[in-house]
Amino acid sequence: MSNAYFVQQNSPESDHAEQHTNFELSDYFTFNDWFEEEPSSVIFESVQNPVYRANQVIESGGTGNSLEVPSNSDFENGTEKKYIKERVAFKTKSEIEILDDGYKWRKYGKKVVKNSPNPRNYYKCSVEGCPVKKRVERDRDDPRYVVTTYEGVHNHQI
DNA sequence: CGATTTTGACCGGCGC
DNA sequence: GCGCCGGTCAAAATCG
Repeated sequence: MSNAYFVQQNSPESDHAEQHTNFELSDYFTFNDWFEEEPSSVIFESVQNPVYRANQVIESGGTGNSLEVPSNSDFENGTEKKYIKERVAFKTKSEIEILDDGYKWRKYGKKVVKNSPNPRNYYKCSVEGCPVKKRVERDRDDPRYVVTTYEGVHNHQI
């Protein structure tokens, strides 16, 4: 299974937001092999404050919230390690790639990857003990976009 | 002066 | 094995 692209237009926050969230999450968990394939991601395209929404998605996924969240006990036959982490990727139309999402990040790596002229940057949440990482890179064939991939669930508040 | 960035080294998985 | 590839480490530099 390859990537799925969700295009979010310039919709206002309010009533579209919830519907949109449900749509995101249900499709998000439709991918059975979502964790196994690379790139494993659901990509949202948004023009406004998408990173903040990304964190909302991750956190509601972690707390259940009427979703089928894959828990570790669901995958106990040797493959559980692949299911521990959660990933969400956002494709953002932005000139800037350092978007403030309310968390503090420490950069720990940079890599140029094959098939892309643009480097990929690696960040880790700087809160002690928090396992969340993210990577930020420009879209390969549409440099107006920035792809931000979150991995893990924050174990603390903002 | 502590925290963060930079950047090449290092490392592990995988295909050949 | 070996080398490529993506991810991480860590020491030095830089920042605030």
